[in-house]
Amino acid sequence: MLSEVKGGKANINSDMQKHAIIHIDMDCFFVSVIIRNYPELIDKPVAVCHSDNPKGTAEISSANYPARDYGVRAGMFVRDAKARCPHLVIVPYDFEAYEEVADQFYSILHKHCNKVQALSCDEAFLDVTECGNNNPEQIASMIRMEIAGTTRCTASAGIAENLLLARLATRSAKPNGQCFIPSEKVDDYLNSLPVKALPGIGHALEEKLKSRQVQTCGQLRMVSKEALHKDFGTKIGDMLWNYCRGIDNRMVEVVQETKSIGAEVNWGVRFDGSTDCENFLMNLCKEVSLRLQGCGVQGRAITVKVRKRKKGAEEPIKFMGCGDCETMSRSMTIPVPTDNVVSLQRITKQIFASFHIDVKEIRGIGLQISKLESVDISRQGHEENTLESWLTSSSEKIKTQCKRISSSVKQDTGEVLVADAECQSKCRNYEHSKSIYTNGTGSCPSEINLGSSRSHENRTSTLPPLCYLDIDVVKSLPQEIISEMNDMYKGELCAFLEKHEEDGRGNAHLSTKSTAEENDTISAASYQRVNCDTSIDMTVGHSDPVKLNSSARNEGKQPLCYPAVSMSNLAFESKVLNPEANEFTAGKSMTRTPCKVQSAHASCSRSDDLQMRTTNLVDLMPNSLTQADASVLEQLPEDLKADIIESLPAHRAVNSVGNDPIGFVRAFPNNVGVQNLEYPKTHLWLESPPKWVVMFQTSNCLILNIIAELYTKSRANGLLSSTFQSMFSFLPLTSESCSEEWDETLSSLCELLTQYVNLKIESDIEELYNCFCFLKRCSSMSHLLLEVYSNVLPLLQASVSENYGGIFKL
DNA sequence: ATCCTCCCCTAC
DNA sequence: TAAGGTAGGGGAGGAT
Ligand SMILES: [Mg+2]
Ligand SMILES: [Mg+2]
Repeated sequence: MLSEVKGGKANINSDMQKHAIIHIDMDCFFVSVIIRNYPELIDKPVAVCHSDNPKGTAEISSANYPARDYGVRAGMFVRDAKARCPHLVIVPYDFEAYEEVADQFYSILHKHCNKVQALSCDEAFLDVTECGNNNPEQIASMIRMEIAGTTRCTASAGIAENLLLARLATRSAKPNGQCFIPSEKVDDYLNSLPVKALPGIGHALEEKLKSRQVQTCGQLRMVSKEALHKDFGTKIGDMLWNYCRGIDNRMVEVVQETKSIGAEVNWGVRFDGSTDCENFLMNLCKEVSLRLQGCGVQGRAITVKVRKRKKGAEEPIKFMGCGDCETMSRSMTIPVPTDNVVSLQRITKQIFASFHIDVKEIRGIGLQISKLESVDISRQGHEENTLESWLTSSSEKIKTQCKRISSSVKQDTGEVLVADAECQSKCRNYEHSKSIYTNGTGSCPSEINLGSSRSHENRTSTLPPLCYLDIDVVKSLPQEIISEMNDMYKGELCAFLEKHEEDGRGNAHLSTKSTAEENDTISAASYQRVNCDTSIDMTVGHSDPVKLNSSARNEGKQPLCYPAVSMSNLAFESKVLNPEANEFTAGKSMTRTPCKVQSAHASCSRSDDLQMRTTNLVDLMPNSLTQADASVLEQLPEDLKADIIESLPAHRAVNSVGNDPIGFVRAFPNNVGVQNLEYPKTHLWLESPPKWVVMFQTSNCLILNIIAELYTKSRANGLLSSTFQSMFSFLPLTSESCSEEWDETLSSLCELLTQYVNLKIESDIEELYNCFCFLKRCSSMSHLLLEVYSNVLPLLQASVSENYGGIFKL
């Protein structure tokens, strides 16, 4: 009790205590790093830019102070900069050097202070309240001197009692200086300060305030808090009210969780046709997948952002720019976090299709993953939830079951599972086994290696042989699922299906055939992805540049892909308004690639245990913290917490960027023969499908995919395969049910599931059960769906670990 | 009331 | 030619 009181008092004291904050920022970072090696340029106007073309629309990334005296600003077109300053020296980017200096910068900061909040590659907050005996100004001075000595670049610092004032002080300090704002000077300092100078007030807020006759902090203080709340909302209203008075209650946050990871390209995007667009989207998924894996996180929310040329907008002033655009974004939340490229691709395609956009109008595309969970937590307790793992685990079950059966029936059966008719018939004859075995209909092309060692190089070896699959069931799967499975079988599945098709052609299978063709049409027209010859590269963790395949139409002309350009080569240090173009020009802060983490990841994926053990612990630390990590960290004892934080890579705020695997699609004005596909032509849903259909379609659970597919097909009067026709013919999922209300739809679904479970023929009940458990986690799951779930749950639980059939022949 | 999605705004 | 990226925060408005 005493300690409680003490603790409470200590907290109050620390809350009341006046903090000492340093904000430190390198001066014109990108330029400074370059001209270290060119002392003759130090007094000359210099800017970093991709191009020195005096007529070009390349953008200035960073300008040194002599250049700024001429009015040169970051974000300006190089031609405008040259117009203001004809002698402006343009120097190229050097990202390796930026990284090196950023490392040195942060090492120095951490040496002087253990409360460092990274803001960007060249900027940080330090809480020096309890930082030795020196006063804050002395600490800042020492740090700046050490930075200059080590990096040969200058930094400026602001010192004040809170983050806001420290940051404002840095503005006054620049370049190569430092500034302390004592509490008693705050009012004077702020009174005439333009509101735009406050961090958080940009162009839009400035204009909005201007229209209310507010241009300075002094004027802003005249506005009541209530009025601000009314006009700007609670949070922004509070921010305005506090900031113009120099009040800022934020603390230096040493650990910052990563909330989203994504990639977008808004330059050079001019799609010829839907194939180009498709390729680009798929590559974007690959890139984002690699970034997620590089950060050791997976996400549940997938957001696709599209910039579409505004109606009537001309080709932009900026070469290959996106011009005046309408932006659209749409997201989908899935129940299971993923970093899997195939899952991302499937979902991304679905979201993209829902835009119904003419690909030629697209000027930019982005993909962002949020609702992140760290891999360790999300992978806990269950396998990677992909179709492949589902198939292979099923395969394992076959093996186990057969082994058991074989050994009990016939003692001399070898360890290798042989898919011959003899074994199968024995399995079938085994009284208590509801075997998953097929009757063995002749040759079985994929029985190679089944039951042999689990080789990682050849993962196909763990897939079940094709002859075990129930062809009717496979054919009734969503086309995308078939396509994925085909990739896993390295194209053999499609060949197998075709062969089956030919075999059955004589036997009046015309209706089935037409269904299959319809399926093919859907897939080819909307995605043009299914190709029996393609196989996907299963390896992950590499950073090979990915190039767009040039379409046949473009062969012999300029390649559609951009040469492998490092993503970081596209980077800017800052972003400003470009008044001439009347549009925003953008850049990105140099993001420090966590090389350690990425190489650790790469070596993990291809190294053995010994190498892993010799890997430095720090190298294996994730470079990204999730909420879960952070909250666990919070509960640790102080000293342990400090140790862990110290071992984290320095720039917590900085995110990873891999090499650029995204090909840049360029426009070819003279290109002819452009196909303008309406996109997507064959989408079965004229409006958005019901949410549960979308969720089931995009679920990794095969059973749910099937249900969604069945529902969709029956709605479109599509024919079901004979297997499903007989199995579901009695179910109320006919076309007229599509006009019913949601609850009726869902009660139909409930009924379907109930019967489905009662039938005990179909498939992996356990998987279905698990999928429902996952689905429940989906925050967008409706009450009705939950109701379905709770109705079916007892049945599911009763059936768990019972019969198994699923995609396999019974 | 609370959550979620789709924007917009902001910073570097 | 050029390489307009990345991420966090919050408001409006709808769904639950
Ligand atoms: Mg700077
Ligand atoms: Mg900066």
